[in-house]
Amino acid sequence: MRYWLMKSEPDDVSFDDVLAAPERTVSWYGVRNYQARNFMRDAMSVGDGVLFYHSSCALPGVAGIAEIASGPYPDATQFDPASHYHDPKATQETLRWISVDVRAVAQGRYLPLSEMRTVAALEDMVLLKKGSRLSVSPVTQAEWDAVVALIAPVCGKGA
DNA sequence: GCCAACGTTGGC
DNA sequence: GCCAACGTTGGC
Repeated sequence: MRYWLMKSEPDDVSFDDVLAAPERTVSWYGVRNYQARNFMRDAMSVGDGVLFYHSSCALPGVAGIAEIASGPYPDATQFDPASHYHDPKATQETLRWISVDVRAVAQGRYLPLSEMRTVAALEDMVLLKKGSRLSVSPVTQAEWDAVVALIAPVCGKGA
């Protein structure tokens, strides 16, 4: 059991979108960074906790608690010439990119990035490191506990 | 829109 | 394998 932070642009897929999806589950597509991919492919397990983070928006921050709901499988957008995420170098035999399913578990108050920066227990988070751009990053148990305490999720597990 | 930081590409 | 150029990320 591990914990992760995963970034999504809410204009693309917001936490509310995941809550509204069938089974509260979406496919996490479009990761095009090898380090992030390797976390998804090699280190994630079904049931791992996910901090669902909104990036590239007016108020970036943690929007909810989710969990990993599948093992890795090929990201179909890499083969789709019409997709923004098309990768001409990916073939069925030598695929580069993978997806996992992510299921929404609980929602508390919105925790803005600006507030996270003021919390001592979070000061070593990968997310907060200068220049960090990883869209999928590991979260420690202590960081997870601190975030869950701050947002006080109201339903499901997540704690 | 700006810009710092980072990752990837490709010539050599 | 080096490294300059380029593209992308993402907060502000």
